[in-house]
Amino acid sequence: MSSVSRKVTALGAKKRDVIIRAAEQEFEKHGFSGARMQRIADIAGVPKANVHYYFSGKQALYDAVLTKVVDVWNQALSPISPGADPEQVLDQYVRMKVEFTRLYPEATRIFALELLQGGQHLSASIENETRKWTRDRAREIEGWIQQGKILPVDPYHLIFLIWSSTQQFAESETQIKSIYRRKRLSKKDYELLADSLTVMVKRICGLNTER
Amino acid sequence: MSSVSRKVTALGAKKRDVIIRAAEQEFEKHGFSGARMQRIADIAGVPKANVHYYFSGKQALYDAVLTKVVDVWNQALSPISPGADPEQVLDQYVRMKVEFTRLYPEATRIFALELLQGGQHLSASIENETRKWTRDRAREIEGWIQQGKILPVDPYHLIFLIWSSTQQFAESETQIKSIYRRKRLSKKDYELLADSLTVMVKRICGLNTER
DNA sequence: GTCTATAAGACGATAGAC
DNA sequence: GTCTATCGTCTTATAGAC
Repeated sequence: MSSVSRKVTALGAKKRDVIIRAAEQEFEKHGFSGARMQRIADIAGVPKANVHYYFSGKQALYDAVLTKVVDVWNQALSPISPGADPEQVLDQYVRMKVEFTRLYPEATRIFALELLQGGQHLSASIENETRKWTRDRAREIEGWIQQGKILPVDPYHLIFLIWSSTQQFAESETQIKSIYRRKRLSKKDYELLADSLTVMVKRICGLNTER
Repeated sequence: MSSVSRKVTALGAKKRDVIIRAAEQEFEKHGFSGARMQRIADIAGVPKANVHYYFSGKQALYDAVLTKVVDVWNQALSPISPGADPEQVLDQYVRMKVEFTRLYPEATRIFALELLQGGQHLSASIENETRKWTRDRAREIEGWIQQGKILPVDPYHLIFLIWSSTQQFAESETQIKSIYRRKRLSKKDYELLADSLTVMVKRICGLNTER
């Protein structure tokens, strides 16, 4: 490959990314059917035909967005260290999950939107990965229970509770801002949520180290 | 009003309801923009022009669906008895909320879909009701804490946790069925979830009556 | 690679006969 | 009240000049 074609490819990749970021905003607000290629082009600052040059169509663009969302998610998830004691693992996981929803609210909402509508666009491999990850976590929790390290609890229900409660600020952001009578949620709000959720999860597991 | 016009009105109301039920299915699967008037008419088993006879347009139909969803929700919510002790109130609320998502998964998902996209179609009155209801619950919880009836916990974070965890089976039904490798979730699954969540919420509040 | 101009079709809505 | 046929608009996608 010549240096020229590499340069062109790099520029192309950069433009692709600009378009994907624009598409994220559009799909998040309007869903797949409601999203408009023209608006995505406007947000990205390119002519509409240009979007079709980089992506074969609306569906291909949406697939690219979902793929990126899952990639970001897997990257953020990987540092979780298995084998550590329950308190550390749960604490780390809850805080990481809350931080993820703060940093990537669009990704969180696009994924939630997709699940809510039945996950028709999710690939089988993503589905299998999720199932495997969940099974492994459930077994780890089951192990803790049998070793008497935490109180008995249905592992899956605990995982579901942690998932949903940590995502709430992203999924219902508008409602929560309305309840708090706020224009936006601050980093401090997310930190307080992470603190609260950590305490609550520890109490559920009987890991209460508080006075 | 003549008996004839009353009969006609009753028939009209029945047909309106058939159309609304069809619209619920369609809006749930595809969101507002993705929903098709033709598909709604097909599901309802009436010609498309008939839908426009009963509802002035797509937006009016969606409004009718949202209004019905909120009505059903308010009806289910009303029996909650204030003044009772924390354990009773929390137990009753968690179980009622899980049962609601089991009986009305479409309503739960339409509302979640609406919130996820910023609640653009929700009326100000619904928003105000929600804020008032949440504030009242938060004060009740605050009271329990000050009376030493439950452990200290951020009332709003506790409410959000209960909301999200009880809705999970409806919001991520596809994902959860995939994890469980099931075709459908049974009544028993929901009962087990309600039992688990009740225990977990009690532990959070230090109301643990287990051995 | 970029962009304008337009084709091809889908969609919400309605006119008007019954 | 019901239904068919159709209008006008909006949207994706592409052809073809630069």
